[in-house]
Amino acid sequence: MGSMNTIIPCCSPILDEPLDEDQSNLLAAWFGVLGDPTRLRLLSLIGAAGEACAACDLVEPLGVSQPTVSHHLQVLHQAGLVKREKQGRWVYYRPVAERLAVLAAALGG
Amino acid sequence: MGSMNTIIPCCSPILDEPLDEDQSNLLAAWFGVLGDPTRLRLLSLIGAAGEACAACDLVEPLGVSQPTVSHHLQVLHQAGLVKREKQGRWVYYRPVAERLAVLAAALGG
DNA sequence: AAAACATATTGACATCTATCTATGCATGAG
DNA sequence: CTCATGCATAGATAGATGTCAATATGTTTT
Repeated sequence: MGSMNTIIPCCSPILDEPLDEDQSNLLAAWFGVLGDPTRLRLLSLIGAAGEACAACDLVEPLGVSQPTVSHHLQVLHQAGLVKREKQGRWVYYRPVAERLAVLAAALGG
Repeated sequence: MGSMNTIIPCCSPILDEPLDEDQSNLLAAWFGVLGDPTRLRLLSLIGAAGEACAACDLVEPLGVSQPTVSHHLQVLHQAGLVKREKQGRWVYYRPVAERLAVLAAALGG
């Protein structure tokens, strides 16, 4: 997901004009990341908390294994939907609201 | 996808408060539908045209087979993202902007 | 009735994905 | 230094998904 780390508006609203192939690939990749319940809950937990550390705050409420949480956080991070900051033994995650705003804009929001 | 046909706001913005399991399942199903490039282009073509018929307008520009288009239109329809209207031999599709608005709202847009 | 056409369905197949267990790699505590 | 701990990686596996060719269904036209 190479260039997903610079926050730029991607596309005009989906319903306004036809997406070209690149745009649809990019958008679909982002929406695909949101297309998993566990990932959505994860993102939502991080967002509501403002900041969350992986095992401390996220493993137990989701009821999935630690590697699974780690994997989903990776996916969210590579999509630019969360920021990570390593502090000693822990890794803290924060939401990237601008990225969600780009997607909301593509949906006409 | 049972109750996806009544347009109601689903959830408060993802980042505002933790999603429960039902909400995350519902939202993930919708985002999952958007998580495919072909489907996004399809939706975008329908939206830009205002109205489109399946084979007439949608098969050729996508470069995929007719059954594939038919399948994706089915998925979009079941998710409540497009409306269909059969007119004789053709089936016309229209976007359902309200559904997209619900998703945009969930993203904080 | 027959042929042509738009769309849907079926069945098959390759690929992707979510998940787990087991293990590795750091980092902080004693 | 050694041990416990937080997190990541590797490998395996079951299930979902996108796609196509072939075929069926239904509708209009001739």
